[in-house]
Amino acid sequence: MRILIVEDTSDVAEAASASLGRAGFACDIAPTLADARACADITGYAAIVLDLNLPDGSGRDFLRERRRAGDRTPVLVLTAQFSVEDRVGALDEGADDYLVKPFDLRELEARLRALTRREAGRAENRVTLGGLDFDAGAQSLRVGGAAVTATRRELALLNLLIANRGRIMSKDRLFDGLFGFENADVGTNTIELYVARLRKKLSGSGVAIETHRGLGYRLDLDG
Amino acid sequence: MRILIVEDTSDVAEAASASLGRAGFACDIAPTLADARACADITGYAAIVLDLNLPDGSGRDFLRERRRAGDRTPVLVLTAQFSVEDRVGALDEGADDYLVKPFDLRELEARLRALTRREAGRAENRVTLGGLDFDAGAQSLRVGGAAVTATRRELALLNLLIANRGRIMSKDRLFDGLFGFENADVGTNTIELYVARLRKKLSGSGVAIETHRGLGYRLDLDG
DNA sequence: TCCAAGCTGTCATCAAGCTGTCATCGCGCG
DNA sequence: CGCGCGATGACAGCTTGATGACAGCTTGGA
Repeated sequence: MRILIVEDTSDVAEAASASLGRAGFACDIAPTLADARACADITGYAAIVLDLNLPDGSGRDFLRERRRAGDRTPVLVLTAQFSVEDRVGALDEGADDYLVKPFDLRELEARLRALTRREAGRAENRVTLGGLDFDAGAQSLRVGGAAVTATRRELALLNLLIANRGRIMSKDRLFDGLFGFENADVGTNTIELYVARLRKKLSGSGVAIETHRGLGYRLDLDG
Repeated sequence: MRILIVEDTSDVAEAASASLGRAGFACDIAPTLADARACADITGYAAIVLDLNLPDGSGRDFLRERRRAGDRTPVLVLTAQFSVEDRVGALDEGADDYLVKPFDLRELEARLRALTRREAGRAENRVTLGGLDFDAGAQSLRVGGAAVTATRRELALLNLLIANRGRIMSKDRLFDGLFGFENADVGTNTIELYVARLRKKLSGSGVAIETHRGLGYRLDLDG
C-alpha cells in the first residue's frame, strides 16, 4: 500500500513516514502542492495524507482538483485549525477523513488502515481465507491456527495480494505498492523473491499465489 | 438514506435525529444494544451512528458482532473518552469513523455524508458476453463460470476483439494492436495462430470468432 | 558503544512455459 | 479442378520466473 504524504514540515512528514513504514505502508513525501501534483500524476496511491497549510497554496485546492478530475483516492486531511467550518468544508470537498494537529501517530496509522481497507471492500482488518488468518492491524499471520512470523515486506505483499484477491496483479503494481520513490532502484526480481518467501510460509494454508507468466501473480484459494 | 442511531441519552439522540432529518437522512433511534440488534436485523442502513457507552453493554461488542457476521454497513462511533487506545481499537475493530463527544451536529452530518457517499461508484471494466466473462482489469477470463487461464497475447487479442465486437477486424489491425514496432518482423501467420488458440479456449462459451476470408475476423455471439 | 541477529536486496543458475516459425492439411472460391 | 488463404500440430529458442547463497544494513539489546 503506497501512501502520499503532502506536508511541508519535514519533522512531521519524516515521523509519519517512518511510523507508517513500520506498519507496512510505502510512503512518498511531497513538501509542496507542486510536488504533490507531480507525484499524483506519476503513480497511484492507496491513500493521501494532506496538510491544508502549504507554502504554495491550500491543500483544499489540490483536493478539489483531484476530485474534479475524477480521482477518488481516499484523502485524509491534516489541519491545525479548530474551526468546525474548515473541517466540514474539507469533508464536503471530498476528503474522507481528517486529523487535528498535533496527532498521535498510532491514530494516523489506524485511520489509514480504515481508509485503505474500505477501498478493498473490507470492513475489518482481519481476514480469514481458508486456513489463513491475517490481521493487518496487528500485523499478525496464522496458518492453520499456528502463528507464523513474517517480515514487514512479506506482510505488505500479503496485504496487497489479499486486498486484490482473485485479481492478477502485475509485478509493476506490486512493486509500486511495496516501494516508494526512494527505493525506485530496487530490482524487480525482489518481487519474485518475496513471493517465493511468502509461498513458503503459506504452504498448507489452503491459499496459493499463482504465477501468470508475463502477467503477474494472483492470490486465491487453493485447488 | 436510512441511518440507525444507537445512543441511550435521548437528548443527544433526538437532536441528532432532527438535524440529520433536515439534511435528508431518515433516522431510527435505538437506546440499547438489544434495540440496535433488533433494528439491524429487520432492515438495512446506509450507516450506523454508535455510542460506545450503553446500558446493556459496550458498543464495541455490537460492532464486532456485525463485522463478524459480514455486515459492512459504515459505522461512525461516538465516544466520550479521550484515550487514543479506545479510538484506535474501535477503528481496528471495523469502525469507519468516530467523533468525540460533545460534537457539533453539522460535523456529524458532514461525516455521514462522507461515509455514505463512498458506497457509490465502483468502476469495473468487466464484460459479460454469453457464457464468457472477461475482466480486463483483473486479466481474468471465465467460460461458463469456470476460470480459464490465458497468456498475455491471448488476452490482448481477446481484448481487441471484444472492444470491437460485431465489427470485422483486419489482420493488419489486430497485428498492430498486438505487436509494437520492435516486433514488426513477426509473420502475420501469428495472428491466425492466436485466433486458433483463443478459439480452443472459448469453445462452449457461446461466443465465436468468425473468419471472413480476405477481410479479417469478427467476434460475436454464437449462432 | 558495540555486538549479534535477522531482514533486505543482488547475483547466478536452473527450470518452465510462452512465442513464433515451419510444414502440412483443409477448405472456399473462382 | 486448381489456387490461395486460413487452420493447426509440432518444435526449438528464448524470455520469464524460481530459488539458493551471500553481503550489507538495520535494529534491538547488553
